[in-house]
Amino acid sequence: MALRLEVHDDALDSRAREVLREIIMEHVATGEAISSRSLAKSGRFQLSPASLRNVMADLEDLGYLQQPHTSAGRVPTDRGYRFFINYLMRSRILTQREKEAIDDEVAHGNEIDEVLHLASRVISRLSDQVGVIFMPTLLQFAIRSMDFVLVAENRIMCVIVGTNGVVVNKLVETRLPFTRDELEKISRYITVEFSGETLDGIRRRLVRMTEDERAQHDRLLQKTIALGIETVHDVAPLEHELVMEGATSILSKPEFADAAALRKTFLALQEKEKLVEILNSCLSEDGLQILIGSESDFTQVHNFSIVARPYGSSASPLGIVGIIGPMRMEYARVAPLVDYLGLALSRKIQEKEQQQ
Amino acid sequence: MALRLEVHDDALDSRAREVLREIIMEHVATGEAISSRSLAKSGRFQLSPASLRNVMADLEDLGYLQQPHTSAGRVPTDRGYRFFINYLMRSRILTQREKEAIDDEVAHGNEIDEVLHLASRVISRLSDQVGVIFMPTLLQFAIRSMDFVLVAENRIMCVIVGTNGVVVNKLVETRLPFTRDELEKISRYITVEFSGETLDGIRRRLVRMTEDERAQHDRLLQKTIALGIETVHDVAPLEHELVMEGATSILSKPEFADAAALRKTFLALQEKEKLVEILNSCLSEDGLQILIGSESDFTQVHNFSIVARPYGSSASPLGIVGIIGPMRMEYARVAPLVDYLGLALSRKIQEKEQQQ
DNA sequence: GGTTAGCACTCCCGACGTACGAGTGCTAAA
DNA sequence: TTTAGCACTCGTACGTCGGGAGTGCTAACC
Repeated sequence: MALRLEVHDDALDSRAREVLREIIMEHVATGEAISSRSLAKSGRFQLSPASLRNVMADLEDLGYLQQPHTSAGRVPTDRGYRFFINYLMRSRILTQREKEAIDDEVAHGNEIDEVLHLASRVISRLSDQVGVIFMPTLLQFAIRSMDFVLVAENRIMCVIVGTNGVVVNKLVETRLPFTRDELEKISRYITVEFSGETLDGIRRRLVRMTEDERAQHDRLLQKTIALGIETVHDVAPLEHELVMEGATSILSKPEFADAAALRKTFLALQEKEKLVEILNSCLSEDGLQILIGSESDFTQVHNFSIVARPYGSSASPLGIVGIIGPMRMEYARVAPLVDYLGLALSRKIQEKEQQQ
Repeated sequence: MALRLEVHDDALDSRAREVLREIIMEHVATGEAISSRSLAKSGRFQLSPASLRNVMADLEDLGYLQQPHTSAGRVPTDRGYRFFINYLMRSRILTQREKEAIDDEVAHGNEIDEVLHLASRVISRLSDQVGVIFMPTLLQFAIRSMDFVLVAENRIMCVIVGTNGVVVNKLVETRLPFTRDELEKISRYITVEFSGETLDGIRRRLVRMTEDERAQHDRLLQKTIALGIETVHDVAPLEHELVMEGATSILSKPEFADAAALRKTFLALQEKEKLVEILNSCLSEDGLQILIGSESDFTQVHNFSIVARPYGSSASPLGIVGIIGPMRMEYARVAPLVDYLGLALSRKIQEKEQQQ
């Protein structure tokens, strides 16, 4: 689990807080190190550069700022951003356009798969970061129906519908040949018999049924069990899906101006296991979560932040939606975007559940 | 259509040809400009640097070589590569390992979709370039069956199987509600009635049937027609699929050492329409095709080559498989890889057709 | 006539020194 | 407590310079 840097509200007087906020906002906007002089010129403080330097030196002692090198303004640290987010940030209110863009995109998709892709794309576009959507294993969720369609004698397309509206298709190669008639009967039987159970539960019951007395004599039941087990076995590996869009958006960010940084970044984004692990850990808490730089041990290069939020019902979250970007990002703008998208997705999914 | 640079065999004596070959092979191996001196030192010619310079100057006059600047060695031009590929290249014979890697990967997949992804990945890995696989519209191919599965009252999962083994799933939102029974009947009817026709043909016949006298009275037939039309309408936009893997492999290539080149490249790879257009044009000819640099007008930056080949039966190719990489690549190694993968895919697909 | 040694010429590239600007920390005065 | 002044540190841009790599050309050589 990511370790949140502990920062305390009380160590700073209100002037220092304002200075920190101003530095962070300015740095986020420009990407440059902020000097005492430029702060003074901003006019937001009635202080000379020298006084501001004193404040800044204090902030540096507390670990909220740092200097890239001796004579180059100051830049926020992880701790600095953390403090900013916890105590100083004023989230921007979304514009009507942004809300509409998200709503439209979410409303547009049919299959859950499509919705997730669209959502990932829209959040990437609006935030200008890499959009990530994560959907964990289907194994834990109850199914509503399970249908089998003949593709060839021993190749069966299986369509599983979860109670949460997720639809999964999987082509299964079977040892035994099946006919269209058989498949229809099997589909009905399995759907009636197992509706409401989880895949895992189904598998266990099927295995138990192998020993059932009836199964010894009923040929169709035998085939049903065989097909059921093969299917669940095949579907189970589709444990999770990670949708990532807009990786090219980081190309234009100044922190990745040199080729080495770009290279590292792309390779890091490639490492999906790590990312899955981190996102998974976000599932346990609800509400918006912001992981800053080294807080999540994503990549060797620690300058990444993740803004994420679970979606689905709060009782049983379905997955995670969020963005990944450089530590220097407009949290005040990105956070409400991610939050709103999460809400929209949750709503969409609840609609689906009720529809059925 | 890409314009192949015309190059002639007869303009060069055998010594010049050997020099050109050596320069290209050396340049491909090292990425550096080749000087007369290093050529002489290679020992492959019993000539002094001065003599080699004369030959190289001739090759430059003919447009096969060029100098990046006055006092750097020489580098092949598009024409140079073209000549090399047409007349000088000796394709490497694949190792057993490479063949096995390809065969394994292709044998491994079930659904055509999965196979294409695996194929794209394996060719990317083996060639260390960006793997591309293109599958054109389904509209032109005959279907074998069309089944409908109930997801919710008015959300139907449609499973279409093509005679070529392609399986397409599409969730359709219908205006009318359907029951499981109805869908079974409709599936049977449509499969029996329309098997062997193309989607486009089916659509036209369905539209004509709307006016059919029987359709006025038979309620189920009405619903069948409505569902059929909605489905075909929804599936048609899935015109083609472009699978691309291994974009990160270009990260390590020296020609993309600077950030600007990387940026351009990624953005170029993003432009899928262009790529689809180019690949589409490859469909008309069969056998391996190599497009060098400016021959295909892919991207503003002309230093890309495409090595591609249709797959499927030669009478009716199903799609294109290939790789994209910098102009400087080991054609002698990549070409047979792509060719072999194309063969393997074609074989796999023919197997599937016969299986059914 | 082809081949080669020699030489002048061009150009790239890295090293070096310098000047400059930006920013800081500290001290002392207001 | 604030601020002006000043010395100090770095990073960067720039210009110069020499070395190295490679070429083209010419003239001599086989």
